[in-house]
Amino acid sequence: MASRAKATIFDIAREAGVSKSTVSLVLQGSGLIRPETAVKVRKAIEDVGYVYNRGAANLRKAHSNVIGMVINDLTNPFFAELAVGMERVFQSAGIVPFIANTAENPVRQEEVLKSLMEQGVAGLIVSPARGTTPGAFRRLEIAGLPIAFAMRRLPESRIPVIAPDNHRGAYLATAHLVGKGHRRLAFFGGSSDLVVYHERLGGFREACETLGIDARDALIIEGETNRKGGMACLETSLAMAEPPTAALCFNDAVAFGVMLALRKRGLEPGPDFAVVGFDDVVEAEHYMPPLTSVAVDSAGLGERAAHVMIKMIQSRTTRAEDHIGAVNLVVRESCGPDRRTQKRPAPTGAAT
Amino acid sequence: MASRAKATIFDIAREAGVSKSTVSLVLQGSGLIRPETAVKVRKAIEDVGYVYNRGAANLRKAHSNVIGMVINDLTNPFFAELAVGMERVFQSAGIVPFIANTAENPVRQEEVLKSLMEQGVAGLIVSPARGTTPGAFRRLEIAGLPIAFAMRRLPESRIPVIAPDNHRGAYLATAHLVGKGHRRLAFFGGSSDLVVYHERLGGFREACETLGIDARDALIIEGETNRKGGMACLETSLAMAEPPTAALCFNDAVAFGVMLALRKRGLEPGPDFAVVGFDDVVEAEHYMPPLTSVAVDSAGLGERAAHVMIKMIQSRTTRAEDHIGAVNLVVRESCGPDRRTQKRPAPTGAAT
DNA sequence: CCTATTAAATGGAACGTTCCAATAAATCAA
DNA sequence: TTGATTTATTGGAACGTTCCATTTAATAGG
Repeated sequence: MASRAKATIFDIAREAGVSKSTVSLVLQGSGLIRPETAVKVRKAIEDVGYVYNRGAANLRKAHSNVIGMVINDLTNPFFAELAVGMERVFQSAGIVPFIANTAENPVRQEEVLKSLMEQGVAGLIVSPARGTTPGAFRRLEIAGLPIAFAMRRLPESRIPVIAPDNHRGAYLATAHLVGKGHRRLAFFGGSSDLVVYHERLGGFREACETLGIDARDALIIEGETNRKGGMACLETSLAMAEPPTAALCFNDAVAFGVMLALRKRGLEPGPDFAVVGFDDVVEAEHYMPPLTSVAVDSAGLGERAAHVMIKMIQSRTTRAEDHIGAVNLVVRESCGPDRRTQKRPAPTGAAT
Repeated sequence: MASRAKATIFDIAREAGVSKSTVSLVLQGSGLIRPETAVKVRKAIEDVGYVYNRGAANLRKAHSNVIGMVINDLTNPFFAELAVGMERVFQSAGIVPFIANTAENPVRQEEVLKSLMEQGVAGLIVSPARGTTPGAFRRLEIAGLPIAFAMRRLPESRIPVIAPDNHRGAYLATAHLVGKGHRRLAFFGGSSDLVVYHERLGGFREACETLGIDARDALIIEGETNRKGGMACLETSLAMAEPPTAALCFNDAVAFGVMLALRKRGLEPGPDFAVVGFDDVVEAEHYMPPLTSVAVDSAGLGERAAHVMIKMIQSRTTRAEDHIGAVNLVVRESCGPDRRTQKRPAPTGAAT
C-alpha cells in the first residue's frame, strides 16, 4: 500500500549522517571508506528500504550489467535448455540475463531487439527467428554492440556463431543407417529458409555420396519441423513407387511424428522403418521405441555462448571466433536393419 | 567497430536545427509539433543512428514500461507456455516483458528479483520457486510494487494468484477413475512443500470421500515431479500387499514415468493399470498410450495474469482478485476399467 | 610543534531524458 | 492596428547515480 516516494542515496546519507558520495562509495564496495562508516551506511540502507536505481547509474557508467538473450521459441525445450545454460554462467559472472521470446516471428524480433537496445544491454545473444532478413542486425552491428548467434546463423553475416556441428551430426546419423544396410534413405522435415537445414542436409548428402548411396532428391522431403510435419513426410514418402526404408529427420519432433504415423499404419518404428532424429531432446530416450538421435548438448552450447559474450564485452570487441560444438550419435532402438537389403550381398565398404 | 559516442537528443536537435525539447516531443509522438518539423526531426534521428535511452527517461517518468516475469522452470514446457501467453498480451500493450528463470532455486530467485527491482520494473509476475520462504516478497510488497503469482501460490500471502482449479481438476480425474470401477486409488508424486500439491491432493481426497472410496494414506506416495519420481512411485506401490489398480499423478511427467515403469514390468498402461496425469502437456496426446490428463490451459492463464497485471499498474494498486482458471479432463486411453471390480456389483452412485 | 603524507569524506558536474513555465510566432476578434 | 488567443517551440530544472577534484581529518617524520 504505502509506496512512499522511493528512497535515494540522499535519504541514506541523511539517515547515516554522511554525504551522498560516501553512500555511493559503500554501494560500490570501495575500500576507501572506514569499515565502521560502511556499517553505519549499510544499516541506513536497510532502514530506509532502499533499492538501487541501475538506470540512473548506467547514465554515468560506461556499461550496464544486463545482456539480452533473444530466443526464437521458448516453448521448445531444446531452446529453453540453451537459455538455461547461458543463464548459469552469466549469473556467476554478475551479469543479469534477460530472456525475450520472438515466437519465430521476425517482426516481433525487431521489437524485442529495439527494447533491449533501449534498455541499454551490454550485449546480445540471439537465436534468430526463421525468416530474419540478412540486414536485420546491420544497425546493431554498426552501433558496436557485441552480438553472438547461438544455435542458428544467418546466411551472410560476420557475427560470431555458437552452434553444433550439424553437418557432422547428419553425416554420422546417415552412416549409421547405411551401416544397418539401408540403401533408400530419406531426409524428412525442415525447410530451406533455415541455414541449419542446409547444414544437416549437407551432411546427409555427403554421407550418401561417400558411402556410395544414391541420394535421390525425391526422397528429400521438406516439411514443418514438428510432429505434424513428420507425419506428413512419412505419408508422402510411402506413397512413392519405391519408398525409402529409413529416414534421417530434421529434428526429434519430426522423428516423433514419423514414428506416430508409422504406428498409425500398423508399422513398427525400428524393425519396419528406421528413423533417426536430431537434437536428442529428453523425450527421445523415453519414447516407444527409444529414439536414436544426434545429441548436441544445447545447455553446453549455451554456456559456451555466454563465455564468448563475456569475453567480447571485457575486451570491448565485436568480433569472436565461431564455436562449433561436438555432437554425438546416441544409438537407441529406432533403427532396425533393412529387411530387403539384408538378404543381398554385403554392403559396399565406406571410402574415407 | 565504429561505436562513436552514442547519439543523444542533443545530436538530433543540432542535426535538425531545433531544440532538444522539440526532439523529445516528437519522440513521444506529441501532437503539439508541426508535422513538417516532426518529419525533419525523424530524418535526423535516422541519420545520427539514435537509440532511445529508456534508463534516462525513467529517471523522470513515473513508471517504466518493463515488467518482470519470474519463472521457476523454463525447461518445463508447461511453464514456458505460461510465459509465452503473458508475452503475447504484454506485447500488444506496449509493455516489454523480461523473463528470468530461477531454476527452482529460492536463492537464485532472490537475486533475480533484486535485479528486476533495480532495473525499475513496473510490476512482477512470479511463479515462485519451490521452497520460497513466506517472507520473500514482503519487502517488495511494502515497496508498493504490483505483484501477481501465476500457477503457484505461497502459503500465506495477500498477493493475487492466477492459477488453475487444481482441486476440481483432481476431483474430476479421480471421479473418472472411480467411474471406471477402480476402488484402490493411489496419488503419485509431488511433495507437501508445494501448495499445488495440497490442492490437488485435496481434490483427490474429496472425490474419494464423496464417492465412498477409502483413500488410504499408504497409497499417497510423495515423489519427485518428473519421470523418475513417477517410476519410483509405481515401484513402491506395486511392492505393497494390496497394490492400487489406478493412480492420479501429480503431473504429466510423473504419469509418463509411471507408464514407463509399467512397460518395464511387462504391464500395459490402461488395461493393466489406469493412470491419469495433470497439466495436459503436448506430449500427453502423443504418448503410447495417449494419456488421460487434466488440461489447464497455461497459455490462457498467462494471458489472464498479464491482464491482471496491466490493470494493477494502471489503477496503481497492489491488490487484485484471484483468478482460478477452469480445467477439464481430457479422456484418452490410459485408463482401462478395473479388472477385478468389474465382476462385482455396480459401483456406488456419486453424491453431489 | 609544524609540515608532509596518507586516509576518509565531500561537493559539484555530468549522464540523457521529461516536463513545466516561458517565449515566439501565427491567427483571430474587434 | 492592437490586444487576446491559439499554436509551436524552447530553456532550465529535475531525476538518481558516478567520478573527479577538493577538503578535512588523522598520522607520521623531523
